[in-house]
Amino acid sequence: MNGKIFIIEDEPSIIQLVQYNLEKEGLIVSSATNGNEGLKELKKFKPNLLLLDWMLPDFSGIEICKNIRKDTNFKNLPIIMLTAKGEEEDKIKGLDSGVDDYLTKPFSFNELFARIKAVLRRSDPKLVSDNLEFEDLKLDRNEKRVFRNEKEIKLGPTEFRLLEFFLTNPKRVYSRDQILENVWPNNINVESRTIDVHIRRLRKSINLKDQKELIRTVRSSGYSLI
Amino acid sequence: MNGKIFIIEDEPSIIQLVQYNLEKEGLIVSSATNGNEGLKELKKFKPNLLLLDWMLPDFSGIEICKNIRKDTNFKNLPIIMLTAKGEEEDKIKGLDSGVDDYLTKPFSFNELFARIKAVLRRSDPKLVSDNLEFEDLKLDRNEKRVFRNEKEIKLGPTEFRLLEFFLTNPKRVYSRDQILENVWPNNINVESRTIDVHIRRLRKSINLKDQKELIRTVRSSGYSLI
DNA sequence: TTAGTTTGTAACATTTCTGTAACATTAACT
DNA sequence: AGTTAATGTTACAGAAATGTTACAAACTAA
Repeated sequence: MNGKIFIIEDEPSIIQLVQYNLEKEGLIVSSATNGNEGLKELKKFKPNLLLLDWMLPDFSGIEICKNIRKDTNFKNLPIIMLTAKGEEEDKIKGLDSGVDDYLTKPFSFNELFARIKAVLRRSDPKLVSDNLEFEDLKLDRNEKRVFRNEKEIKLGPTEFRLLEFFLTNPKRVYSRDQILENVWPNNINVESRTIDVHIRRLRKSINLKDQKELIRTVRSSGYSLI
Repeated sequence: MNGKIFIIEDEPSIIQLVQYNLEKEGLIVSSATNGNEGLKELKKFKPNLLLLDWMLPDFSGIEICKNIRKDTNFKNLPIIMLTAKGEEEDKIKGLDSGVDDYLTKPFSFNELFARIKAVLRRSDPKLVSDNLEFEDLKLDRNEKRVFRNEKEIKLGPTEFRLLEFFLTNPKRVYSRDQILENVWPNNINVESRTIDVHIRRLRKSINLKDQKELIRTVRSSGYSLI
């Protein structure tokens, strides 16, 4: 998982627990314990998602929510509202005010994480890194497997990383320099032509007989998925 | 999971989160927010395990701990101490005072749950009934036995822990570092190649003649069950 | 203690991967 | 068409990762 998450919540222990667990998942987390501070920090931090407590010392979550939506920069910022038990009837109001999802306290981290993933997947699919998919290609990062049309394809380590890299942003054209930086271990120097050879190998592996070519060559620019 | 768990902790939100998650796992949970109340309730509730905060409003966890040990009924009550960050040096004292394990805040619920299971497994194995299965493999944690196709397989201690670890998340690829961290006792340093040898031993043990290979090697990444 | 396990490591064997060079082909441009 | 630069393709030697075996030290149970 990638991305930045901002939390506005007045209970420090909740922040602590959530932050700890989210960071373990590779996310960047920042927080505030009241609405005023929160709105200020938000602009600096530029998160990909906001966790917002319903009841704050200064403002209610719904007020903050409306406030945020006024700012064009955050018009589409996904928000998950945290509500305490017994505020059930307010849920609808919450959703009306432009919240993407809500969660009732107490919640387990797994529940929260699942919601975050779901919301982020909608708003910014790149960030959710579980499995990568494109057309009939599927790449499972946990199991380190690749499938084309449900059929498993065996790839060498570099081929795997290469495909993984392309899949984070399919269709986008990457220069050889960019590929080098992102796919090869740091500070390793290889000839630029080496990439061509690996592309060739990857092509050979993923293009089973008479299937559509998946890697496009953009002459003098680089390669991309297509 | 069965059994009763008592929590003495002054932070209500922590109690709430822990209690919620433990109950989801089938445990019976009760709690107190200070030492006095806690000691009283304890006697009525008769838990199988106690979660004890290090810093309480009235007593320190260590005082409570000593107090409990005086009572013959609770002489052997397993205790897991919850300490805040930066109280590292106190850990030893904590263990001396008859605590079975400790956990530093903030912690993830999964960490806590793993500790609870580990401690309960020692003190009262009946309560922990989690056996692991995958394909035709069965691993009995209580009796420390492993079966393939109903036929028992004898494993050495490290082989057992290794297999146990893989079974918690079969199919997932684990790096040698992850394996090291999770299978070897803390702070023990062994060569990374040592893992390969243990994998080999495990393979030899669980792959009875001409049975399907169960451990997959993922070059440059690690191993997984398959 | 003693005999039998278990463990970590080193050493060697085997497999798989990687980078490069050399040559072939294609695309772009005049 | 001819020229040039970029990319495709192939083969191969060395590198790197993993498999395998043996052994001495540490540990256990009797």
